[in-house]
Amino acid sequence: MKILLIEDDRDLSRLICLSLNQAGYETDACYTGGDGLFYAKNQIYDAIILDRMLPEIDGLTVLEALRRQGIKTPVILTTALGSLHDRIDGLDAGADDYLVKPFAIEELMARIRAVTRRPGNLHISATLSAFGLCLNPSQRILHNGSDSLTLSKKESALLEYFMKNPGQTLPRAMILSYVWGASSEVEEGNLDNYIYFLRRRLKSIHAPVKLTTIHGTGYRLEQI
Amino acid sequence: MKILLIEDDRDLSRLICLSLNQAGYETDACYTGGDGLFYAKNQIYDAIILDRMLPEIDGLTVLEALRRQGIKTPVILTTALGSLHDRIDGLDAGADDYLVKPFAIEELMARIRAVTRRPGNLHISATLSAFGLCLNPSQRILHNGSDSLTLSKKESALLEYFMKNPGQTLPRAMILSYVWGASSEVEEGNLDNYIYFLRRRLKSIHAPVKLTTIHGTGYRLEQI
DNA sequence: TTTCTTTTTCAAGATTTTTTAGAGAAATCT
DNA sequence: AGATTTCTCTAAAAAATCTTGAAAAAGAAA
Repeated sequence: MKILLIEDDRDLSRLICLSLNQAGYETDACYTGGDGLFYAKNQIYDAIILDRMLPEIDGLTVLEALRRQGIKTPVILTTALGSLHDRIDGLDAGADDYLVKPFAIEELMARIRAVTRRPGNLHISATLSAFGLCLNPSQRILHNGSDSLTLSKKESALLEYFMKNPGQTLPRAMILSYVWGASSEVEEGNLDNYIYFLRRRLKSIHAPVKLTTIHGTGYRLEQI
Repeated sequence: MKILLIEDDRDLSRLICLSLNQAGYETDACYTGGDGLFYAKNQIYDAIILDRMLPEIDGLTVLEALRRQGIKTPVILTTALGSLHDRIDGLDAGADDYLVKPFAIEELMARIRAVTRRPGNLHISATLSAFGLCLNPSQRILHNGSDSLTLSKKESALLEYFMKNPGQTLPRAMILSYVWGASSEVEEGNLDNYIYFLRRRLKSIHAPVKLTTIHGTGYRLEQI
């Protein structure tokens, strides 16, 4: 298990690191929002502990940037700000949990356990495959035995969700929240559009699958 | 989105229910651990709000029982006990979040949003079966060994009611209220229509069942 | 900057689902 | 039997939801 700690208070950081290591986690620590963003983008973590008040880029901005880029790693926000609206803002920005300083290290540990326990955070193996179709989400290359092509970010995220749940009916709201983020405000119709794009792509490489419309509910990836 | 609220303080329960409904969630409320466990096992929820101190069975026991049975619905534990070790115990028992009373309803709402946001909580395959027929109401897929097809929403809701009560005579009024809601104003004839649709569907996959008319009363699902 | 790609918005037309309506068949009642 | 009520099945209007394509906006690359 690997944790990213973004905390500018060096003493606190050292203390948390120690506890994490003792509990058997591998830990990367950094001290600024910029560094944190860099690490989070370039490595896979099981959880991120993010201080809200950071030099350079503030914690909430880091969080929003991560979520916008489709990085769904669980984030525990820590902060000295404890007002109700700070907490609500933090959670709505995409945090999984919110801990007000000063906190007990043990509680942080328990919350990390809770947050990493959740299903659906399984690390993406390099490539996803379903129905004889292969997708590499990080390079966004889709291939099918003979043919292959490169998808755009959104196309790839969308197909990724379908390939993680092959044969399942995925409700529109879930798809939207997976691809565009829970609190995004894109028009519903954008999804239909990307379904259309993806269908064209799939057809162009003669993929042996189809996206079936479940009228009034969502879509489903099926073998032809 | 459907939420289960297990809280024995009736006033608080009513208040939370109100807020949830206002926010567009469907809510089931119950007041004892036993009832809660029953609901949680027999229906699919997007999140459960669970009070820790309950009559009969205590909240933590309910939570542990659920997790032991493989039910992974996100649980937010609420409680008057705020000590560090209470919180840690709660999280380690399988709670996704822990909220100490008194809390602001808005914070509860934010935490519900946070907890239901994570995809991978797709509640899959709660299938109904009767007379060798299988229906997955959330995916609306009906199958019968070899053949299968996707039903429309109303068709599925109707068949769902029959399959939950196989062999029982269901009065027209009950069916109407189950499928269209108690206070709906659809024409009676609509039901006859959907019975016809459903019969056609069942025939098309050679389902080994029939919908028998109980003249002047209602219908009944029977094995052929 | 300009150019190209990706993402988003918009809207007309197509499709599916839901609802309403009604003629004839079947059952029930007097 | 005849009258009445209740159901089946067909048709078609109304409503909801999708598809397709085009074009604007935003972002990335040259």
